[in-house]
Amino acid sequence: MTEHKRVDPRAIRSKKMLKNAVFSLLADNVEISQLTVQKIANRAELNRATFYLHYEDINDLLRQIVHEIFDDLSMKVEPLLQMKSNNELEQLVTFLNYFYEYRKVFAVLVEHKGFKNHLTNLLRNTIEKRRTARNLDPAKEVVSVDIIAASLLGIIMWWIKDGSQYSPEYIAGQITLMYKRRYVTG
Amino acid sequence: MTEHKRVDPRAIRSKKMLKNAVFSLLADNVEISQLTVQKIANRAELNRATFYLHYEDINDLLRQIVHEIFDDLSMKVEPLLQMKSNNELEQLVTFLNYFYEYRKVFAVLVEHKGFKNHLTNLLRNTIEKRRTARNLDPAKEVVSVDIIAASLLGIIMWWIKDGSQYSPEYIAGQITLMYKRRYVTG
DNA sequence: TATTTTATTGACACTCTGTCTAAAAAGCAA
DNA sequence: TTGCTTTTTAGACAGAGTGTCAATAAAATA
Repeated sequence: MTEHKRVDPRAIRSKKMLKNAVFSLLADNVEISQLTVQKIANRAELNRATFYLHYEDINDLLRQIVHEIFDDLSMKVEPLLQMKSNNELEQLVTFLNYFYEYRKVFAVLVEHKGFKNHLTNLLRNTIEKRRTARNLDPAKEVVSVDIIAASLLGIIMWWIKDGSQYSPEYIAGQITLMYKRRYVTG
Repeated sequence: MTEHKRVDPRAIRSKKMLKNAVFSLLADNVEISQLTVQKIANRAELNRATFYLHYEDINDLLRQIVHEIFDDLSMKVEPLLQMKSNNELEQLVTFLNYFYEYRKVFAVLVEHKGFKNHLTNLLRNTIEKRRTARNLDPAKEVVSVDIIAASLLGIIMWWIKDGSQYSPEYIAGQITLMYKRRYVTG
């Protein structure tokens, strides 16, 4: 686990400053499409050349940021799947609360390519583990994981971007209701 | 209706050539983020300055393209809502078939900001009209239109981008099943 | 035909990219 | 501390793209 690749503290510091610069810029309502290496380096108070010592380009940096966030998120979600709860609504609320923490960063990062992939993977993984836990005959699961994941992705993305006034409890309730009700295509 | 602003045929021709150039570039697998005014003007065999006579920037051009497509789409969907069908699945298939026509263009244009807004509006509108047609007590509709629309948006976007091997019939079936089955959050 | 509108051309200053070299600064190890 | 290594900086570079402009050419219109 503990790889003893000693990394130069200057490199660690620079990478951290560049990442923080991105968050700082996004907090200032700079859109992702308007990010430039110049702006990031300036905000980080580092030379532009230093950026290129650590990242290929802006997408590379964003990719790593997104990756780290989802690593954290996955770790938090994991124990939720292990425990056998008889209150699925409560589990869902806890799940959504993790997204709620990140909602401001996510509202911007959602524009980045890798974001949707990571979120989809997380959802698919979660759905599959819950299906296994319920021990149901897979043949009886007529709705594909893809469809459920895509549906949840849509709801979460809307929630993050345009519906952040709603609580995780409300969203969890709506999701549960939607899948429970006999609701025919709109 | 027929506004008699006669538009110079050269302007019409140029705008059409610029739009076609975008489609041509997208067909050559040029990503939206890699579009430049230079490339578009070259492909259209027009001068770069001509571009700026008709559009503010690339986003302006894309906005108009998306707008026109959704105008067409809305017109096609309209009669579907008027008719009283007792086969909702069939209606849904017809609806999805319209998207299927556009799936290649949509798979790329979906990256553009305005696209999701237009699609969300179309879905919301459709859902609301069907609710009215069913003449149900609005108080009984516990799941908000926002949530349903977001969910459908997610499914359609996944379908267009990663699931285009599936037929409109299959997707319609999955959607219907999902909302009918008692399915609890994954 | 004469006039108006649109299109072209070449140029302008500007920003950003990615790469490079030489020199300065910081870390590391004996 | 001293010397070696790595990182950071500063400045420069060519290349590409942006948005605008003025003068000229071409096309449409009345």
